[in-house]
Amino acid sequence: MQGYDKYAFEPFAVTVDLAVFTVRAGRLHVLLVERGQEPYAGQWALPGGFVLPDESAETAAGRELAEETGLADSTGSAGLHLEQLRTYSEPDRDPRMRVVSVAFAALVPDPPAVHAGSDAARAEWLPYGTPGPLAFDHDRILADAHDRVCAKFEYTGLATAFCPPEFTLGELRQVYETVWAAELDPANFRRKVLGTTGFVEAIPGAARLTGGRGKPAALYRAGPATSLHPPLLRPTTVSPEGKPS
Amino acid sequence: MQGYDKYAFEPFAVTVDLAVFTVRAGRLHVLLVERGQEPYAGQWALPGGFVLPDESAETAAGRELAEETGLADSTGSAGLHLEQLRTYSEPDRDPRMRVVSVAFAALVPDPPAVHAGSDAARAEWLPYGTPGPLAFDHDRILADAHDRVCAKFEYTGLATAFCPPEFTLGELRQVYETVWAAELDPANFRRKVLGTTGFVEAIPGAARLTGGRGKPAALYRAGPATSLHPPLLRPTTVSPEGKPS
DNA sequence: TCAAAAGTGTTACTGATACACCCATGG
DNA sequence: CCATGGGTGTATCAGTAACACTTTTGA
Repeated sequence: MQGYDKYAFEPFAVTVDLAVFTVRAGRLHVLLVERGQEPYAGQWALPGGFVLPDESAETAAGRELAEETGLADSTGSAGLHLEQLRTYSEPDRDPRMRVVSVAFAALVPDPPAVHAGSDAARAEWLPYGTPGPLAFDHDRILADAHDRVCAKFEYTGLATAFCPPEFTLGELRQVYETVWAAELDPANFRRKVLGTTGFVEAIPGAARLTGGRGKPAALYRAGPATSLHPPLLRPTTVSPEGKPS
Repeated sequence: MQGYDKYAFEPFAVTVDLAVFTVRAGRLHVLLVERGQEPYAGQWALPGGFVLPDESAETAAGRELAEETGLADSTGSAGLHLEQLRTYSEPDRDPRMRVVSVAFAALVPDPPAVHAGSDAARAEWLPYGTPGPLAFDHDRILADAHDRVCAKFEYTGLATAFCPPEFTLGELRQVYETVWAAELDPANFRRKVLGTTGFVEAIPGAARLTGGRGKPAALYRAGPATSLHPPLLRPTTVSPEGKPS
């Protein structure tokens, strides 16, 4: 940071790219946009855009998320999560010019109708893993985002960001099962969640029929806890030689 | 990422900032440089510099680290760790111009003599937490880096990056105790480390006197494991309401 | 012979897993 | 009355914490 020279640096474009996840019909979905022009015309890409002169990357990401989904920003408010992932800066990641992209992961509850964004050609929720190769280095960004979300499910209450304001423990469990692609014991899951203070809060008298069959389930709200002690570990997915981050 | 217009974006300067840690004499130290000019002239700052036109942020960080410490780059080679932290992009973080900085955390073994860098006014290892407020938002970057390193010590074999190529378990334990600012039971520490396959590898016949007193200790090398199962948890530092990341 | 640090053993406790079992509802 | 999912109880097991104990060195 010594010796600033206004002309010593190459001008970079700085963008944000968003990996926006939701759980719909028991499957993990990602919000993607179809590119209308070269390069990668016709291919799917992550939504994103330029960081404006008076914005931080976080502000730009919140704005883009709102434009694409119609959801309010709010990095902390009711069910909605936006988190910086990392920055991708390989010199050749965009063939046209030097673009440094700050990637974000976002988690939203199910049914935000795809609100055709201001500049988006076509935006759609697609099941995670289904579309072929994405544009640019977006396959890698998406994979990194997925890893991060999976990992954070273990030691944070992040899963509630995928749920509506009021949810049953069965619904919360299905979110975990969907994201982790694993089966969890309902009894033990219940105990762990309820045994962690601040993870969820019971809604006194309420109960919800769970789609016909079965006993009506009690309703819960997301609690104030951000980190879970002890963590909620996923079953056998843990490899003794897995990568750390 | 739709509608690129070469002139629609504000030119940003992109820099890297490095939080370089080492453990020396039982204390955690950080490499800092003294600023020679305004703003923040005379204050300490994190080392860093511009990302050059043909570099990724990772390459630039490795180059800066080598310039400041004289150590080779090598994100994976023997004892030396360089990892992207996150990106800081508040519009007013540098009063002169728009600068987006990609921050990195680096861990190096003890005695790299401070190699006065090409542009560094004065670089010094200072105990973590001692210097007053740093320039720019570097206090926050340094705190974020420290949090990250502490957390990664729990579930990765990262601590060996602070050790020389051959080390005793007592030395490795002191690294943990220094970084966590906590005391660990030598017996249990030993069992956990040796019980985790791939964390450390015994060097057959070797032993080292541990500075006079005590039984000579067996020597070990860093093993190939990057993630630890089960994790090595720090004692009572865990707060039930701590922040996640 | 004493202090210090390495290294071994043992016990008590906590949390996870697995599974059996009861409850309430719709078909 | 049966299938389905909510909810409770409980035995077993693995991993941790705490601490007693032996070994080997320098002073």
